[in-house]
Amino acid sequence: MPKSKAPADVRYWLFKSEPSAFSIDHLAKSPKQTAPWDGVRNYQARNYLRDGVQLGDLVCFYHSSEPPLGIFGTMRVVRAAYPDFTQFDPNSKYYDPKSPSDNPRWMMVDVQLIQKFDTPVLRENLAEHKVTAGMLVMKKGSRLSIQPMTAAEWKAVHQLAKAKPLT
DNA sequence: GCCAACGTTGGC
DNA sequence: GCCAACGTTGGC
Repeated sequence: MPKSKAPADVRYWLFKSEPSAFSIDHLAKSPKQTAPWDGVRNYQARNYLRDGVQLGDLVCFYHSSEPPLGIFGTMRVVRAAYPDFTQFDPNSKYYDPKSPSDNPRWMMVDVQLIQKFDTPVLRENLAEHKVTAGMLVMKKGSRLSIQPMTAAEWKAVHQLAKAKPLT
């Protein structure tokens, strides 16, 4: 039996973050290169976190809003969905006073860095490649911060990054 | 900085 | 339940 999950069982995601708020370097400097993915405040993204994202799933780290835009590396889900504690913290910018403490509205997962790409896959690179050009993140007006992606897209991203898909 | 695309809110 | 108004996201 292989130690790692069979590829067919692994799901692939793309998580977006504005690097000024949380970048791949923030993750790399975190203890055990692991951090909670907090601050998701969109119901569809929340539903993906709660119902879709599983322990061991593989994730592309996408930097949004501030150039250079693109996928800067990969990470793994090391803890499945649990309540996002920032929703109950009045000092957090993610504080949500309407979220019931006995039925938390917002969830998060923990992620661990797998690799930071030596060659980041910039948005323009994604646009040039047949497979990655069709990714959800490339769609105009796509705001979803937690997005599913396919195994083919995962593979293509690694080709563009000239990196091996480590797991 | 602009603005199109979205998502949410709230009056009705 | 509809939909206009508003606020936010995010590429350019």
